[in-house]
Amino acid sequence: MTVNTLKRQPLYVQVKQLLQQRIAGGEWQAHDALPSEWELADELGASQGTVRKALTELVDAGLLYRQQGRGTYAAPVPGDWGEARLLTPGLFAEQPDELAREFLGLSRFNASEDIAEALQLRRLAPLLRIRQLWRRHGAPVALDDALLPAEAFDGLDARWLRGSAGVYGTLQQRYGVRLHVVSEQFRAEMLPREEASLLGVTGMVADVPALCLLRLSADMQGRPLEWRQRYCLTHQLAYTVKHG
Amino acid sequence: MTVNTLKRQPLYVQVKQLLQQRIAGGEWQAHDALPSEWELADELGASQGTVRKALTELVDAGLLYRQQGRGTYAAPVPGDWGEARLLTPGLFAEQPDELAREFLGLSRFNASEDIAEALQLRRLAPLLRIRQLWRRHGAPVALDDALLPAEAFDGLDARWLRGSAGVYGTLQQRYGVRLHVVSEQFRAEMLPREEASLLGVTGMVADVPALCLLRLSADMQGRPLEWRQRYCLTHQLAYTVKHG
DNA sequence: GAGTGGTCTAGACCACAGA
DNA sequence: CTGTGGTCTAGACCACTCT
Repeated sequence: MTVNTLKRQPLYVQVKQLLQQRIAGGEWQAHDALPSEWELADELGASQGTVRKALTELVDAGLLYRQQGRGTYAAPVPGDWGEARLLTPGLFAEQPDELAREFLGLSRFNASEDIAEALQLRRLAPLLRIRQLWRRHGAPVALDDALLPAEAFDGLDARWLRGSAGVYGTLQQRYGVRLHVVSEQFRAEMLPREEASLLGVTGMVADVPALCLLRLSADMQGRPLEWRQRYCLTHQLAYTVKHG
Repeated sequence: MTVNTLKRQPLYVQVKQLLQQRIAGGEWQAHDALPSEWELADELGASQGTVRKALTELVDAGLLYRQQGRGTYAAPVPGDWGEARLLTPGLFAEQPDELAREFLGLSRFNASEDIAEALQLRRLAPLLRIRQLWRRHGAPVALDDALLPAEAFDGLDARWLRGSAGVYGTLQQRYGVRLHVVSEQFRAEMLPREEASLLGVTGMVADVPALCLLRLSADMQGRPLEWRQRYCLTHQLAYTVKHG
């Protein structure tokens, strides 16, 4: 086994980690075919069964997908909504409308105590804030703040965020970092003033309740790298999560 | 292979299904040890590796858990909150307080169109409604309506629901049915009058926003068997979901 | 030391996709 | 037909738990 560098990890875990790095490094773009299980086994000095187990875990993690008789392929980077969708309340089987993303701005500020703790940073550590607006049929339905540790994503350019596939896509493409959701919190709140104006909920209308989402995401090594806060208008739509 | 009854299913799937039935049937109570992989392999006429694969999937599904060097055990039935917890907003690592369950009542009515469709029933099919209140430190924090197809759970007795481990525990115990969450929807709503009074949100206080949860659950064969509607007071707590 | 789950291999055969 | 992923077996060794 050419791989084994004396780490006391099972071989299939080492294979998995190695492939993870190569995927994150951009060796295979979305829908590119990986080498066959036998080729990988040969190349990495493991048996086909061991490679298979590693690939299976990467498929389960959403990094790859398989097609019987054809091969194993790199999965596209998930969008900022992940598995969640906005659907009509009560209709679980509905086909979701795609949401249009609008990049509002990139700013910097310092972490509050909560956020610093969640992201395992020191107090007042510098953060990047990426603000995005989501529209459905032209009407604003959600507002999003992604907070990232500034040091981990030095040089992040606002221009990258305008046309791209969202925050997760940009981070994967520019920094080789693939995020996955660790935990989500849901609350009902009265929509704050600033968010209300950005979402186009104006003046006359009585106060509006909004779904407030907090999300903590981490890279594949488990380091927390994103705190996201999202306000959703849910008087007509419901935030829908499908389970495994 | 004594198992193979000409179904064109992989052997490990057959083993999995067979074990699933035996678990649901109550052959092993929570934390009972299953026979070893070798014993099961022998008994079922498959190899240890095949049994292992079936067990792994059942562990992933939450029906079993393993302890290295000790054995494989039946997992306890999940409570009505599943993987979700009520935590302080922003604190993802917090240890949750246990919630006290209070059974409010069992009633019957007929399915609305939405619910009938979701549960794959005809319009106006008879339903059982199980209403429960959840308290934290004595204060009401959530109100719960579980809607079940009356025909599937004929004879369900309100007394079973008073002392037990909740709806899912009762269904497992009395009907050998194990439910898992298929999909959840979240919305922010102003708390309706009836629910407000049951949650002890009274008079003077201005209208309160509440987190409204819709959940669809199914048995292990994928038949949808529960529609749950839950109102959570989230001015102090957040509905928290950890992801795999 | 005996018994359990955890990893790994080598080889076999099947089912499916595509030239 | 070849090449791919999907299943299955038999046997080996390791790591852990308990007596």
